[in-house]
Amino acid sequence: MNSFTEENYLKAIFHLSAEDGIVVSTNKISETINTTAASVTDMLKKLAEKKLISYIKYQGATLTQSGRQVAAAIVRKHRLWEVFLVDKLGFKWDEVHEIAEELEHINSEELINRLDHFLGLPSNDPHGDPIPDSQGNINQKKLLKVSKLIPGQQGSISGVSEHSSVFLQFLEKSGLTLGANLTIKDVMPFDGSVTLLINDLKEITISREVAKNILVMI
Amino acid sequence: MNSFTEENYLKAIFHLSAEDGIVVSTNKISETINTTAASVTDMLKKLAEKKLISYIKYQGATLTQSGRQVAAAIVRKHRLWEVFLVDKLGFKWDEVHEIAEELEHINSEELINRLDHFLGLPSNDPHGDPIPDSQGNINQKKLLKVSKLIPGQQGSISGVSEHSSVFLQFLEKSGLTLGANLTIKDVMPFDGSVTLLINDLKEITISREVAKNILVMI
DNA sequence: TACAATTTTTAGGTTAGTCTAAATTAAATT
DNA sequence: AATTTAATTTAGACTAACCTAAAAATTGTA
Repeated sequence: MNSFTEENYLKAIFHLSAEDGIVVSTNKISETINTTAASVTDMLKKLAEKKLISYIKYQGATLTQSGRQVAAAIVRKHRLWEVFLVDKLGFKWDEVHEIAEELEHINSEELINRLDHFLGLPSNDPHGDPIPDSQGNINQKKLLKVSKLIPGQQGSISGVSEHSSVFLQFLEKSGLTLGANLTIKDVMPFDGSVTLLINDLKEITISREVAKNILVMI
Repeated sequence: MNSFTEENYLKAIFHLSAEDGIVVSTNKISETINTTAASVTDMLKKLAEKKLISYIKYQGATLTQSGRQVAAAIVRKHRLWEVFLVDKLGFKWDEVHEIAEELEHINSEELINRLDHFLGLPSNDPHGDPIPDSQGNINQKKLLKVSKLIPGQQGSISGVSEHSSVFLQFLEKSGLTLGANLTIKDVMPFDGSVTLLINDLKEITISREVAKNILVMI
């Protein structure tokens, strides 16, 4: 069994390598997990010892097969609990991340598989993220950041890559909810702000930073 | 916020003082929590420092008002989650204790209150134990141990004071489930075994040890 | 009441996870 | 290529929670 803390490191590496390539740097981990680089180094040694990551000094870490499986299981639990919180308990999508951060560490396969069925075997969480299956496989539909689109392109919001309450509340307020159809009208060369049309109805301008965290399917 | 470990100590003191009076001894705690007496002493000092218990050297500990409130909140969570596991996910009553031991440490009042409503504001958990309300008050219906009854007395099973899987499975197998009506037929003077009639149908003899852990309402 | 047995505490040590500050390595810049 | 800057690791120390062994206090018993 891995500790709560070890699980959080594995999860961080999992998320970072999905985004940024394969090898994950000490500093990136320390930022996402909110510790010092020194602490991360210690933990990377420990995880490498347990064969959950491969680690090369001064380079960084990558998940091994078994590490990736452990990480995927945690992500699976996180996302299933989020569905539970929203669908069954009536929480809003911006309220569930923190609670799921705790629930994801509950240890019982039986529990998670029963929960999965109880929820109707959902394939995505309330933010559009895919839920890994019990083997740890993720149904990888390729999503694009809105910041990568050019004027004229269309897409429907299928996910977000930032789960903070403030961000999600802003999206909600602006009508940028899961499933909304977007048409890119303009991209400011100066700062990358994007002007777009939501559901052929409402025009809105968002910063590049916001655009980077909205994911669409085209 | 109290640590996972602190919460477990408070819960242990809570359960022990409910059963055995008010002052709880170091050794009793070390038995229920499965640590050494030395470790318990350390923790008692710490909890006393935090004003969650009052502690007198060589005597023992009692919960303060605030300690009792914290403990009751944990028990509330434990029991609500057990209801969830049985009623919503279809677990059996002997399968839920372990999982609830983990779930009880999840920190969110909002979550628990929503869960409470989702479950229909239950007043008892699957073992018949009363669920404290959000203020920490317990609806104390007085339950009697079957071992205290004498021939001729009747009662209906309303709770158990032992939650291990083996014990609960034995009860299940013997027809001693929540709600069953018992009539005491005989009590062996030699070893305290109790012969009783279940629902006016089936006669069975149980050991004194078993009888002590079945609670009835008369 | 005195001694033995039991319970509890103290003393000192361990491990996991964290930190700061200093040293080392790698990357970037001139 | 040499040097500066940035990233990373090492060294040493801290805290929470635990342990064993020895000392102290309490309880039980003769």
